Amino acid sequence: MAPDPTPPAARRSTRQRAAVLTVLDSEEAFRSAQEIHLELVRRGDAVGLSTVYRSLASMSASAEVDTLLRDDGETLYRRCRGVTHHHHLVCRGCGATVEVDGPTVERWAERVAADHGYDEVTHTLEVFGRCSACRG
Amino acid sequence: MAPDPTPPAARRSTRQRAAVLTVLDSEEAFRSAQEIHLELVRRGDAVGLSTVYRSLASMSASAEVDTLLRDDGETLYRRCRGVTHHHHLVCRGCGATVEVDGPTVERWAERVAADHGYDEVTHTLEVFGRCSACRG
DNA sequence: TTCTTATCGGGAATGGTTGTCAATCCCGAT
DNA sequence: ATCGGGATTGACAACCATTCCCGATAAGAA
Ligand SMILES: [Zn+2]
Ligand SMILES: [Zn+2]
Ligand SMILES: [Zn+2]
Ligand SMILES: [Zn+2]
Repeated sequence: MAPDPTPPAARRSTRQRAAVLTVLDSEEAFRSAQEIHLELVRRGDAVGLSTVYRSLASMSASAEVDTLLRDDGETLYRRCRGVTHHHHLVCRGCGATVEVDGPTVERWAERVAADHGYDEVTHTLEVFGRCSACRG
Repeated sequence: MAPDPTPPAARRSTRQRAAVLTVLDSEEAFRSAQEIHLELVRRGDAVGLSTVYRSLASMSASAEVDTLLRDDGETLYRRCRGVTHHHHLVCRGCGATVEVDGPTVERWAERVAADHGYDEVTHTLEVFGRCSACRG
């Protein structure tokens, strides 16, 4: 077997990516790319908006961050603690998020898909509400 | 008690709204506003794009049509047969949609929210896959 | 250090969606 | 039948999140 012709696509570690990660780690709620970019500027550790988008996309692809589509279609990002598959209970007011899992739902989705002859199954499940703090 | 000062917000019936409904009724899959607008033009029963958006928004508000957010954030619309709350099994290839319901999930969402002190609970749940036709 | 090239950044481009507002049309009242 | 006012329409501009572009920069191997 010939040696791999393509050298391991070295993923360089940059100040920018680290800065984005730092903001994510200090954030409890789901945030938009624009909000994260603004926070970086506020901290005096500015990163180009394009780079913020690129970083988040890459982290999302490698499952380092979770994404969530808001009603208006804007994408929100969050660095979750749990490493396994889970879902979210999100406050519409402040964005406070609780990680939850529903083992029953996972199986349900698989079975429903199989029953109708669908494969390559994925699913989205999010719960929205108003947290006790926002109820005042 | 004085008579109602605001006359019943009469919802007028127009050719445009009817045309949009006709397209929706002849469509099996979830479609975007742009696709629906294009189909209207193709049928020679053109309706302004703004009006298409307005009609769909109003029908969505009155639960006459279901909406679905695609990964890229574009909103899709479908006129479902079932009148009660349900979810969707959608083919990523052709958009073929099956209406399904998961009574267990409904209760699970409510309980999870309550357990964490959230109220005014809503949830989104969609299953995506590849239908047998698209597997061909 | 030097070289290769992944990465960055800022500005332009994209594209779905909403806002604007004069012209038009529904529909109940006359 | 006709009138009048308010809902509705539609062409176009504005909006805004996201992506594209490409010359400049800097990480990392040699
Ligand atoms: Zn998560
Ligand atoms: Zn809250
Ligand atoms: Zn439906
Ligand atoms: Zn299909």
